Amino acid sequence: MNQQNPVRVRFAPSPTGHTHLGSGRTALYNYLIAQQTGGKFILRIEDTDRKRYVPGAEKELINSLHWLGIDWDEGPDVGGPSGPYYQTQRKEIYLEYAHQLVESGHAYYCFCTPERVEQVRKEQISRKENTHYDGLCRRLDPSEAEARVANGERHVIRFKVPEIGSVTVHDLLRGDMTVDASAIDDHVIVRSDGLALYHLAAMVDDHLMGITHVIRGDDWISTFPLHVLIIHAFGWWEPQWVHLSVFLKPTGKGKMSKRDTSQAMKDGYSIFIKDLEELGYIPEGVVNWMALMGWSYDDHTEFFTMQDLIEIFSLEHLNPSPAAINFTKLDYFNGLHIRNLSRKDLASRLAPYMVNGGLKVNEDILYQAIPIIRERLVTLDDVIPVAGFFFKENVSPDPDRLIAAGLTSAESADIARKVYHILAPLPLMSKDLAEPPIRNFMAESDLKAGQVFGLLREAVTGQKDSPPLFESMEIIGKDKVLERIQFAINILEQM
RNA sequence: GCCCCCAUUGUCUAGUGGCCCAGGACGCGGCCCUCUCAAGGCCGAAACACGAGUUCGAACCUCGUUGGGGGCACCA
Repeated sequence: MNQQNPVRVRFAPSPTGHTHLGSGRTALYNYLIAQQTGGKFILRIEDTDRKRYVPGAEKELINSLHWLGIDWDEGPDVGGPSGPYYQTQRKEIYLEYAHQLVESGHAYYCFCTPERVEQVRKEQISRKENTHYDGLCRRLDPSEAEARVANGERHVIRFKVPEIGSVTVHDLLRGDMTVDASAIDDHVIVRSDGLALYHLAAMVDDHLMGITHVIRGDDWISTFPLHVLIIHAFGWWEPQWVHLSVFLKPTGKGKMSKRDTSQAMKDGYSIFIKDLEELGYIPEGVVNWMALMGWSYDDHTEFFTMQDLIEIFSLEHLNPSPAAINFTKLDYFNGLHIRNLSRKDLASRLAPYMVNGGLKVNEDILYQAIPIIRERLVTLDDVIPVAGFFFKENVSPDPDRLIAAGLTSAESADIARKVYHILAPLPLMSKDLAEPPIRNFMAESDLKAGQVFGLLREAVTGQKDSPPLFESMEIIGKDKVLERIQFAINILEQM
């Protein structure tokens, strides 16, 4: 069942590092459900942690999302009715709501120093108890606390979790979860510098921004009950909650570590969206692949465009268990989508990779070559090894591979000369004109296809493997083909 | 240590008590096609973590065990 009513959803990353697969997928699902229901997708920057702030991270995030084809209706760069969309610019709002909680008895000022809190924690650990704030300031007389605040004493604001009872939260994927209130800490919601923490800020923002569905990472599941308690303390309606599972390393054993990340890079893969583009992946392939990690449609359909996904995506088919990243499947989807691109589109996407690879782009040749190189490309930068010979002035064949199987260099030179004389008189180097006489020659001389074609391929492309020979020669053109064969003859004769 | 989440082939998954001695996909092996390499087609090996229950009947429900993951911050 797809969502019927327009949703208001949000993607709320913190600019603390590179944008990775997990974030991309969370953003994607939010975007899909918004598009599908005709709702709104909001981008909100959760930059309340200045210590971990990474300059440039936000820019990268926006680029990565756009590259994937994900756009938002409201956000820092596009504005919108419920801005600002940076949490650091909403400091006063959070403070106001925090004071509201203090007044209603749902929060309290705490004057404990970080050192004391740490000390309490150490003692609890040594006694093998749960670590939690011991509630010293919770028992303070409110008017006394107010006086100390008025006096300028350094303080934080803590949320007052009920002492008894339990809280039941509901996640769309996992159903009800019930937690003892005693297991929830009196979490700090406003720092001593006056800036709110995520737990307060996100709940306030989601409420103010009219968020109907919170689709976020599974790492929030442990503080989920706290969040619900905060919402209840305000007397607000809860949104629908969906906690997406995390991605595991390719073996399925554990999360991606720094080491796994650099190992992936060595293998030509990456968990960072920005790298994927450099590595020659196309957004269509990445999106298709990403969507299918943790979500499925039915028993037999796997090829999806963004438009397909908007139509068929549904929260109900999300999988709560963590998924291992399968890069070889990304290769598969990327190839699939490359083959799905139009000739012109593919050509224009290939060009920049050719330039990067040091090739001079000839648009005409590139366009002609597309049909025979298309199914040989897994990533866009494969164009260099697969089709580089089309664009080079001359190639450097491997002398050893020039020698036809089972023959001597002199015999091979002889074959090359004969082929040259067959091709030279041709009005043009087309497959239809060139192939039949070469095949005749092979039959008459009792040579195998592998022998002649292998030699020719090496001579003309300088490669062991290549797209179909005659089609390739047709694109290279008669002059260049003959030139390259002559060059090969020279090599063979000197051996 | 405590709390929470998760558990079908190597991996992504279908499966919501009989349709399942488990279906699809990637990867892997083989064959076909073929001038090489791909792409494509066909075939194959490969899984319900374990143990108790409930039931006429369990991959599916319950409990326990084990394994994996996340959290226990004035991080998000």
